[in-house]
Amino acid sequence: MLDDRKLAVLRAIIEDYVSTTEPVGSKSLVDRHNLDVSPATIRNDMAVLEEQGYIAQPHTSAGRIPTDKGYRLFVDRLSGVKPLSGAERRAIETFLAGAYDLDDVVTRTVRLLAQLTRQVAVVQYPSLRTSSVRHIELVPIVTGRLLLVLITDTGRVEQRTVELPANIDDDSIAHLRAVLNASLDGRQISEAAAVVADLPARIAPADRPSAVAVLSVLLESLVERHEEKIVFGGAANLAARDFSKGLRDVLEALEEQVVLMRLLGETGDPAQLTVRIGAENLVEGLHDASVVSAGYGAGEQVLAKLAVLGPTRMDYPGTMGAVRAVARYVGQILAES
Amino acid sequence: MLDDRKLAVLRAIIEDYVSTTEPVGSKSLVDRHNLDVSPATIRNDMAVLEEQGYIAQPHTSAGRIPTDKGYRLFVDRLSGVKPLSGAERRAIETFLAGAYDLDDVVTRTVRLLAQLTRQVAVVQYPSLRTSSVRHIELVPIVTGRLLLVLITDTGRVEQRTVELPANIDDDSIAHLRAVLNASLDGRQISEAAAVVADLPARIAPADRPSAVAVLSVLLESLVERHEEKIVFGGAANLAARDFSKGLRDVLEALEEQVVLMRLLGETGDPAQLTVRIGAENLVEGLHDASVVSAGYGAGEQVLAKLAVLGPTRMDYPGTMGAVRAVARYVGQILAES
DNA sequence: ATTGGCACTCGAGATTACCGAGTGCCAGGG
DNA sequence: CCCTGGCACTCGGTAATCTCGAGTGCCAAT
Repeated sequence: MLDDRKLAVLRAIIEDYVSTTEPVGSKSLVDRHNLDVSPATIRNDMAVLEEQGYIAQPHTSAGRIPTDKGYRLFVDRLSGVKPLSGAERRAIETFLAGAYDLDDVVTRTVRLLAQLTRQVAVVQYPSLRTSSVRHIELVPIVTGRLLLVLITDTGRVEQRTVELPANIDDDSIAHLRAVLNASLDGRQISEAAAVVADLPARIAPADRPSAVAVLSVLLESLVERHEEKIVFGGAANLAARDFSKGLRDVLEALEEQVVLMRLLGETGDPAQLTVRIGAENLVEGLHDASVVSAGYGAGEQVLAKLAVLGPTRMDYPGTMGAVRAVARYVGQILAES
Repeated sequence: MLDDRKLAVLRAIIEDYVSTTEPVGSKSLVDRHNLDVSPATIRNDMAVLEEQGYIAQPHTSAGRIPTDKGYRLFVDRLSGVKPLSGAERRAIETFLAGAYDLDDVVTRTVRLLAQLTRQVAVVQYPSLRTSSVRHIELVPIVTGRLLLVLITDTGRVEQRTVELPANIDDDSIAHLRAVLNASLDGRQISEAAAVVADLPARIAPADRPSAVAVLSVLLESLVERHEEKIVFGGAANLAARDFSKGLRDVLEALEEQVVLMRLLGETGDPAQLTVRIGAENLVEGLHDASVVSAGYGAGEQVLAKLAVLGPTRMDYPGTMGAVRAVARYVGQILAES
């Protein structure tokens, strides 16, 4: 159906269009790439490619631009992942190695990705599910309110205030703390719910409501809210490469946590480098955008995802290379710390 | 020098220009505001205002637009702070009251301000200086690395990993923890440095380097880095009201922490509502922008600043009202929690 | 299947013309 | 002395028109 030359033509069109932003015609194609045929031949090929929906003409007498379908074919079959240069890899390493804490790692990752790809970067905070509990601290703040602090073996600290349904004296708090630590210390957070189910029974009846409150915060709020935390950066890059009119919409979308969640959620196998092109993105207002995403984590486990968002006309091989490399390095950093 | 009517004319010009974005001429001024004089008279007034530098003509045969100096006069003498509507106040209150923790408070504040003013909001994390130490926790993570957790009386939790220069056994860690807590519990963080100066002397010589490492992280890194943390939101609002060409620059500036620091740092008396107009902003690339900022904190103390950034052509009274109101409410929330 | 030739299309950019809001200035009137 | 109506002038923005050339599709020839 599509012989080698037609595929080569498609690739050439995409490469030229990505680098020039302008519809590409048969003549210039022949010049720039050394296809050993005449423009007329290319025109015939183009006609076929257009008929099959891989490219399109903005206007009757203009060159061709790739369609979403064309990019899809390109990504799936015509291009690989472009490895980063040594200099880039070293830059990533040193930049990420200097991070102080988790917040800092995430912040730096966002910047790094944005800078590397000159596009918008999106990074989700790593899940706590697979961490283990190292220590739980309960600190009374004012009457009826406790501060719950969870320290994990990966050196992460999460805190939340708990509104208590009933007053509870310091001794009871100490008891609750002791029981919590005894039960949970060393356990994976993902198994915490099961382990802790019978815990209220081991607490004095009067304090049970408070214990339940603490537990619910610990289980739901703490672990889950964390995964919802997603940051982005590189918005300035949007302004440069003009998202024609959509800029406003894109920025708005990016500022909605929910949208970011969906954006990362939609991607398929998290262990894999995933590319969603144009309308494949179900998020409203991002139909002109492509998203290259990957999971990252310490070791094998995927703890969260990160992505780069740009116009459908983006340098896919390069972006994919950057995303993959950054995901790996972040994983390393997390595994070490 | 400038009689009442000329001031009224300036005010009218600013109001019209802010709402229409178009140079305003003598005729339309007379129509829209019921000045009981003829356009010719207004023209004379305008000529004077222009000579004095309060307004300018983009082109010879166009209306007038306010200059930075004009806005300055307007803010200083012609306008007050517009109080928010009851509905707005209630919205602020309920929105902020739902916050889970400090991160959440800050995030919500940014959104709130951005939404309220339809501009870009900038919020600095509150300083820890005036908080007191409630508890210090040291958690070994891997050999040679400790996690330092600081819990304050305001229910804030800060953590950081510490690289240890020498190995240290668990007993020594426990000792160090005990000494730290004994010395610092209940003390203000700002006085921590003094209190803790002689502390290494009370530690076994072999462990002193480690103790020093922990202390330096506690004092410098922990407290100070926190103040550097500044977030912004509402970038989408930039795209709507077009910052003519500067959009790119503005976005770039906003993504630089350093720039944000300067932006907030420049403002004068932190307890006061401050307005910096156009070129008064020393930050490169923000010469077309105005910044309305205020300090906020729990009770009297100013813990940090927040600001709104928009085009010089902004609704000053409204923006100032929003900034003041939000600063107050955030202060309340922080005082309560 | 490929190629050179050719007539045709049509958007982008330049050129021109026009319109009207806005100005400055001046002479007359309260 | 300040205000006003009148008047000639300016000039940016919009619309209308023109030109140019890259690009196309088709066809006959190789």
